[in-house]
Amino acid sequence: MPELPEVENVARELRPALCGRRLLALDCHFPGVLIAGGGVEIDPWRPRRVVAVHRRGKLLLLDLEGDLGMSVHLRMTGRLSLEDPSTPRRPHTHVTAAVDDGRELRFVDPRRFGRVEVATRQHRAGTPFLRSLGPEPQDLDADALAARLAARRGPVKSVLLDQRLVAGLGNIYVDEILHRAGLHPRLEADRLLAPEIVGLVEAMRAVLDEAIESGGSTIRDYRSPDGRAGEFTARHRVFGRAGEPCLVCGTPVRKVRLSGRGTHFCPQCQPRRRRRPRRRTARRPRGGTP
DNA sequence: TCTAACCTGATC
DNA sequence: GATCAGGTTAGA
Repeated sequence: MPELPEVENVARELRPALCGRRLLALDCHFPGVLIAGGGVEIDPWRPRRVVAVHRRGKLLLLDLEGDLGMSVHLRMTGRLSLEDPSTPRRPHTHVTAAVDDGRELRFVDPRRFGRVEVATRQHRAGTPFLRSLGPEPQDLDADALAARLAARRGPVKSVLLDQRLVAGLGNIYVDEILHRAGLHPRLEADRLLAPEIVGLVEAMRAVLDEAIESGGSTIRDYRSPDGRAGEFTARHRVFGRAGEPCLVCGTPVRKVRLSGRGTHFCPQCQPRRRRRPRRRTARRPRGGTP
């Protein structure tokens, strides 16, 4: 659920609330959800000040004093909230941190896919997942995207979901971006035309900017740390709207399964027209250079 | 490159 | 009771 816009909203809300504050205690209530890395000792916990809050892809990163770094991945149902300790903890509250302003930072995750990790910042930076992340969408121009897409096979939808290609996109925003760009999700990533890639970059920026500004999308579980639902859901053009009319042309939105993920698109606005044929000479038996 | 697996809960 | 879900990844 939480994709780049949701995690960005969490970071923006936690930054002023946590920077400069100390985490007085850190407790894990379900084994395995809180992990220590890089030989860092977290039990017993020594109070640490939060130095910075940022985001990389779908990862939320807290820098702590003493060269420590905390990373939180919300995966499907993870949620961070900042609450008064007297408020009863919701079910599936797996990690809690006491903040020195009297509040409590809580990590709730029913499906328990999410993780909170505390490590040295150097160890965190070397984590395979973080290292493998592609560029932030904001840092990607059409040329760079074209180069990355050219090296990949498979439907553009699946390729955009791959965090190594570009970081932070998930199922909601890939569907919304492809609709905005007028591209069918099954188009081969390495056969997009230059103007289509320009449109794709523009759609990516536009959709993500709008989603961030409207607080992200709430399908079911997502809430910002102070409990607000995202309002971008109401502006989805295809995601979650199967059978409903496309907001651009009125054609019913279709939902199909593509590489295991529910995929929404408008068959009219996102035509699956014939692509420029792959030049025969461009085909190499295996891994050849073009 | 695709599927199954990791989990719980909501919905069909 | 079966199916589906916003993510990631190990294994085929």
